[in-house]
Amino acid sequence: MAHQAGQPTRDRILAAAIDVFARKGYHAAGVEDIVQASGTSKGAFYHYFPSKQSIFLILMDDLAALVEQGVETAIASEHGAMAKVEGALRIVIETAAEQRDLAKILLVEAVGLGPEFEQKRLEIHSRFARVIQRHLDRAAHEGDIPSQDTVLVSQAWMGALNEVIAQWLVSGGRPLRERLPELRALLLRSIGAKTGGGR
Amino acid sequence: MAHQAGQPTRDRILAAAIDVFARKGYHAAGVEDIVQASGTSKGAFYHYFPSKQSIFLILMDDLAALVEQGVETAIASEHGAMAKVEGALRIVIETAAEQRDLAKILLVEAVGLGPEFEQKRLEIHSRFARVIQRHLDRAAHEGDIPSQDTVLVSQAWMGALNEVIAQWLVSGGRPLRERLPELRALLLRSIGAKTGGGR
DNA sequence: CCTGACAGACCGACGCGTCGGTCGAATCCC
DNA sequence: GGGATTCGACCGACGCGTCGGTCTGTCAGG
Repeated sequence: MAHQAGQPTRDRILAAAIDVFARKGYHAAGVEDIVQASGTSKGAFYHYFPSKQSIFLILMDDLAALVEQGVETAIASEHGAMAKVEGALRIVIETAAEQRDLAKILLVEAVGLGPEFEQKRLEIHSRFARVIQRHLDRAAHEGDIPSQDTVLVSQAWMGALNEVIAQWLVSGGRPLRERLPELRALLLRSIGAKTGGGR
Repeated sequence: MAHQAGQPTRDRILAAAIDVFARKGYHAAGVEDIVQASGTSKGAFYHYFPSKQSIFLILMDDLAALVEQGVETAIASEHGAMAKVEGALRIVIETAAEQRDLAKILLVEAVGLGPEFEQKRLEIHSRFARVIQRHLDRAAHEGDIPSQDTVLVSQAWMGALNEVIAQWLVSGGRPLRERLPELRALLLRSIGAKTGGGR
């Protein structure tokens, strides 16, 4: 048998890497761990990826793109800048809740790994921040919120989201979704949006 | 000569460790680096500290205590819950700006290092969060802000602060202090405080 | 002379990456 | 058609650098 579960080897390695990195973190995870988890071999690993570092970078890109895509499609079906902002918020929370591994890697394990990784992390962060920023600017233009430093706002929002999600990842606690309404209210208040009575 | 610069060896090692960890991060920093930077030896290092891990943990504790103490004294001289909150905010920002190494270690390098470190990090985070929370609760009780989930708020605030500071640490940009007013406005708005015209 | 602070050579484990090898499938030659 | 040959995906034992930690030695001071 060439492949198990019909998945090509490369994908199996990638999937295993997500699991292992999420569980043990970048440094504690050995290539050997990934190899074992994927049921392949060291040879296969280095056949598809030039290094441990590169597979992690690829993973960060892929996972970020996945979330980004989810956000974009969710946003597309909403009308009005503020509605789009709220939609994006919802998707981010939901995605994090459903795919903890993904969130763990992007928000926790990818931090403080040195310049190469930090660069990628900042790149991803600013991609997201720019989406938020764009719609905030639009909302300001439409008069839904006062005009303000949207760069700072998107940074602060990313940080707040990050922390709440990370805390939930580590300590567990109530389902993340239940915190959405209050978190949303908090964030919207922070930009001076008239909280539209909820629902 | 027993000591250089009059500082006892243990302190020299500690100081060097701060510098090295801040520059290279936990994993990239070798014990050898710290030894060299401190002008001491491996023997001295292991004479005072049982392991690399332990010195990092000690550092986290010390640095956190330093900030905490600064916050507490600053808070003591303010009257009224909201004033105390604003004071704490100011001190945190100023301390981060003045001691980048400290901030880098606490906010960036200490993330994702495994369970032992994560535990310490959470402990520190919740120490700070509890200070914020306590005064927010008091402010709510005094009627300055509506009552709300202050646990969530303090988490979100920590995250927002963290991100803004971390971003500044890495990418530089305008002095951190200049961002205080807007950041403060943002955070206060988020809890529904009437922004009291500042200063 | 003894203790404890310190020096620095050394050790051993660990983990990334390599490299010669296997094996099945596709292609070629008769 | 079928044996020979090529090719690339894949295997896994090993090499070798790195790095935390140890251990013996030295020396100053009491």
